[in-house]
Amino acid sequence: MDARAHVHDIDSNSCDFFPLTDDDDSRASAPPPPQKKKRRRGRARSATAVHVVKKSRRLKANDRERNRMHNLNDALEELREVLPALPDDSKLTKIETLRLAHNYIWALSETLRIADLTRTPAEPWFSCSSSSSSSSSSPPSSSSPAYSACSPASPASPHHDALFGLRALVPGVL
DNA sequence: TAGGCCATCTGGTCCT
DNA sequence: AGGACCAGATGGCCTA
Repeated sequence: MDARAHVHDIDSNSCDFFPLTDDDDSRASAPPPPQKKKRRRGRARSATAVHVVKKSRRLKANDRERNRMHNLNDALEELREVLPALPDDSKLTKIETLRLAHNYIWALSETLRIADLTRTPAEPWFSCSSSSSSSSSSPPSSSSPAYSACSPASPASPHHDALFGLRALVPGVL
């Protein structure tokens, strides 16, 4: 990651110090109306115990959620690595990564499809003529990708750089 | 300084 | 019951 991640790591570490207060608990939800102080009756101790248990569960859930998001980000990072590198070496944002991946897959599928069309029927070196071009394997439909206005109206050749379909994907980047 | 991006927390919902 | 997943809220950092 980058400096941002580092900063947020610090944040997450601070979380481990148990910074939550009762006020923090209601941070994301609608703050309850200021309530009068109620005298605790009986059961106060168990109420506290319940509170502790709840807080403990919450912290565990936070930890799981953090790990889940880290896993998601790791997967996203792996995806970035297999995508064509950007010329300016800038890091793709999450949404850009997903959209670029979408278009990249689409462009590769188109390349295969066009190559298959131009190949002589006598020499199918793999069985994509009947099945893969049918809807069974259903690559991204041959229409242009949803996230892009890119419509390769004039793909130069089957061997044309597969990136032709990507250029309009991340505006101003490719 | 505003806006974009991000990590984290949180409560709700669904699933096992 | 507990975990996974999700979406909203919040606050920090960075850049134009």
